[in-house]
Amino acid sequence: MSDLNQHFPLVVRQLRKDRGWSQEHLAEKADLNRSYVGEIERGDAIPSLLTAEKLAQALEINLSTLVAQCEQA
Amino acid sequence: MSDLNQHFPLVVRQLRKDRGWSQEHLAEKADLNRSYVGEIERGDAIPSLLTAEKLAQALEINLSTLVAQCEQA
DNA sequence: CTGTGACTGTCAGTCCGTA
DNA sequence: GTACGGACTGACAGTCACA
Repeated sequence: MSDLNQHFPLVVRQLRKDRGWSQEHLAEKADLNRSYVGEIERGDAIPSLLTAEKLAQALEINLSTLVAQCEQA
Repeated sequence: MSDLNQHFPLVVRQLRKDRGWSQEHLAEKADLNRSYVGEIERGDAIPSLLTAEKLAQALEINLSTLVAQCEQA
């Protein structure tokens, strides 16, 4: 079982870095708190499906694409 | 887009029905509470990413596949 | 008698404001 | 970028009602 929860933080951080964004910029685009984005990227917090979708939208990809990247990581 | 949360309950219920399972049987396979599965299918509860993955595993599909179905619904 | 909806109360964890 | 404290909610156990 590819542990999605382990990969999710890493993939989010990776995609954010690819775009050259700060946590703050991502947080603003996702309509989330900037400290919470930090917790997610560190794996300290597991987001709800709603929050995960906000992050995907902010990263300008489908949530299914984001999840798929976690699965094949 | 924004209505993944609207489709998610319906897709889960659909897939469960396709397999001819009761909420209780799905709950057992997903290691979740029966009444909570009911709440999710009614849209009364929004699952976390972890819970969504448990449901996907119980339904014997990838979470990315499950999410993709919600997006194209 | 099985499957589901609905409503409590409880607790861990998410989420945010502030530093 | 992280750390901390409080508010909010995901998740569960238990129960009753309805088909």
